[in-house]
Amino acid sequence: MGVKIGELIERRVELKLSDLSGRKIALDAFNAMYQFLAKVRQPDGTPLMTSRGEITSVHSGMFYRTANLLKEGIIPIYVFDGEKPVFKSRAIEERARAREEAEVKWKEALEEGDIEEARKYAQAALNLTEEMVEDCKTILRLMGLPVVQAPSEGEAQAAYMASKGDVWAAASQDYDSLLFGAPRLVRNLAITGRRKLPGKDAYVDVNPELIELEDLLRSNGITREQLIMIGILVGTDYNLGGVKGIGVRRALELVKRYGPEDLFSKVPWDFEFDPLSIYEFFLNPPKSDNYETALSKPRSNELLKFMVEEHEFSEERVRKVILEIEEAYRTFAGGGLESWF
DNA sequence: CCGGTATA
DNA sequence: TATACCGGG
Repeated sequence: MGVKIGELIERRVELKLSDLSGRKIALDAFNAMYQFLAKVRQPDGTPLMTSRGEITSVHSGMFYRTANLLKEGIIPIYVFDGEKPVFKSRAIEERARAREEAEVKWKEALEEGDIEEARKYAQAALNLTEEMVEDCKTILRLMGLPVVQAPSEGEAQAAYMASKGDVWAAASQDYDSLLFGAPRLVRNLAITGRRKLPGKDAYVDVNPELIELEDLLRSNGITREQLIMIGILVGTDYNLGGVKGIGVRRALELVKRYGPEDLFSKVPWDFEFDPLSIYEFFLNPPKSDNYETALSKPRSNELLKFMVEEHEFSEERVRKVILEIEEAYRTFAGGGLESWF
């Protein structure tokens, strides 16, 4: 979901994947995994599964996309969520309830034979399991990539790594990393440039885009502190829906007139957690300096075994992708691209 | 989502 | 060469 500040962004620099070649990018791993779980499905919403009924949509997305990024010379550094912040509990409960409802409606739509409806609810019923998360970490390690464990929110950790310059940018579909202080955010970091419009039977071209924090702040005449306040007014993962009756327009005026204490005391607040503590969290979230961004080597045989024997991927396809991964390591790791190491 | 093949 | 369509697990 994420913070709803999209309207504030005037400049979105369209990128080609090759523009990112040779760069390290910190990816919000949970964001990516949820996307795979939602999108890697049959038309009626049934996910990819092994013969034992274990969902493999996430494995498929993680494996093929990551290989593609490597092929482009991009070094993906996946950052995994750690402990959930206490004030996320309400949002987590609400989403769990929404998922259960969606699951029921999915089954109903399937029985009625309404494929479009079924898919819609199937995508809302997704449930990322601990096992899927661990499997993704395994796939990445076997590809020779580092796995970064955030103490709390992955986006916060990714933003921190970008602000230190250990990676060039943070990548996510959500805008939260900007509030967490990422100087650069890359959205739509994927290969396929076409995306189905929800509901309609139409497609649009979607390319990777770059959003620069400095740009966003300057064009709106605000500081990061004020951006965080706007986020809290219009709604974040910690206060879904935001303050009633306040959209980005009014929020922008308000933050230019009041500091955080004044602002939050004037505004009707019906969430259980104090807005100031949410503000402090965005400003200075838990983060770790104890992480690795260096590549090791792909462990091709183990990777092949893991994908084919444990998750029933086609041996022919996996072998082909692994050859491409090895070639990427040879090409870029030896080819004078500093940032690979 | 991604890969591969059909189609033109 | 570009786009449509389908199967993957």
